[in-house]
Amino acid sequence: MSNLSHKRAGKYHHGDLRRALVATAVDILEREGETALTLRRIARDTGVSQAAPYAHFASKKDLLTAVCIEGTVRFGEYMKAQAAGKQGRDYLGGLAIGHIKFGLEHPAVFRLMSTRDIVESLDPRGNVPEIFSEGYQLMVDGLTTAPLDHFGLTDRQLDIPIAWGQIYGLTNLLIEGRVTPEAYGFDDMEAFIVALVNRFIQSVP
Amino acid sequence: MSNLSHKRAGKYHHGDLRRALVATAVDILEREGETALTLRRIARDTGVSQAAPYAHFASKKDLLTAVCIEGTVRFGEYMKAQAAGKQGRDYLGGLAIGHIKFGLEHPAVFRLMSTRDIVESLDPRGNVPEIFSEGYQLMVDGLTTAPLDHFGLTDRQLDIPIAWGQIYGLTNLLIEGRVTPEAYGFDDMEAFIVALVNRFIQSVP
DNA sequence: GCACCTATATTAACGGCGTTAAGATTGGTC
DNA sequence: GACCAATCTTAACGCCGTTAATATAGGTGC
Repeated sequence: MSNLSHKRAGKYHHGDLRRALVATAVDILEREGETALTLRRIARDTGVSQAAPYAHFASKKDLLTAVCIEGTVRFGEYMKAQAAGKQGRDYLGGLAIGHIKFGLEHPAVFRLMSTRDIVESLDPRGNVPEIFSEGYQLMVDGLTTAPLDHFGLTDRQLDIPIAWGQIYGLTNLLIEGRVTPEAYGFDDMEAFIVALVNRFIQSVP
Repeated sequence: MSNLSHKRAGKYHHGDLRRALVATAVDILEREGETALTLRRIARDTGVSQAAPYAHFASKKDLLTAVCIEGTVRFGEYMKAQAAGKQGRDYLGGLAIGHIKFGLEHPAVFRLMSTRDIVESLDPRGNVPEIFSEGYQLMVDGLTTAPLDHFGLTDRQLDIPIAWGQIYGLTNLLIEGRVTPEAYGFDDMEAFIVALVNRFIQSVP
């Protein structure tokens, strides 16, 4: 999640400023969190004047939206990688582990991705899922391909928000530190995550 | 969640400015969201100078922390009210419904309550649960008093973060509009929430 | 009743922020 | 080689959080 050297080479025209700004923004976000993520700072770190971003983004919000999309793509790839080669409910478990671990490794990006007013600007018509499908459709697919026949068929549809909510909630609780491995008798985060996800998978048999 | 008329009566000394500032902050948060919640605006709306809050709060963050605590107290009361009179797993369901509905009715306050760097300042030693117990201990109590014997006893402890994560996640997904009643064949939010919570309770038999 | 102390409030100022306007520079096109 | 549109710079605006210096008032002891 880190790309160094977005510094321009002294040229008046940068060449690929749009991408460079997003990369710098991600870096700042990863290193120092959202409070440090000012538009002037992004421009400064990219080696460009304060107003330069406005040639590529209409507002700070628009730049953050681009960061948001970039993060969502990486999020999807990360989940896919964690679930690769697994089948059935284990595939779902892999996605869940990927979801949680990505959140813990990139908390600021993850939080930004979950911020509503940014998400809103992605699509004025409110069609969020289509843009975020790169990441979240995976979870839905994992659910629908997993053997869910133990549940009554009437509830079948509800399994999607239930499972999504479960993993999304755990991710957030862990990120915010409201739930810790130590508080539940686990030595390290990894083991705790695995136990939680196993418990989650058991409830989706 | 709304208290009008925190305007002072022309006196140089306000009398109860601390509480008035928190009340104004909650109002702004409810009406216009977090972006509108500036310290100067809070002071202005309370009828006081921009620097007046600094006699009662060391920083904006400290004021927001007070808002956070205020919100958490109301959150606990709201959940308790929704669960009142119910027993066993229905009590837990009541808490869950209260949790979700409070989030939907007071999204900005709820989000603020979930923001880590504010939560951190509540207690430098990181002992978050003690301060938030007013709200969240209820959920834990509901879980431990609910009949959970269908689960293996080894997993018993894990039921707490699992259930908490479930409800917390659903609340957030609904607040952010990522999950909607319509998308799952429900006419109104109320019925959708009830169905989700019932589904949740079934998995905690 | 009064003096004093402290808490509380005010005004003015600082630097940083997002954003805009006006102008400079450049690469591409005919 | 001239022009145009895109890109970038500098300068400025108002708002922000915060601080310093100052004014006001309530409470206490006499």
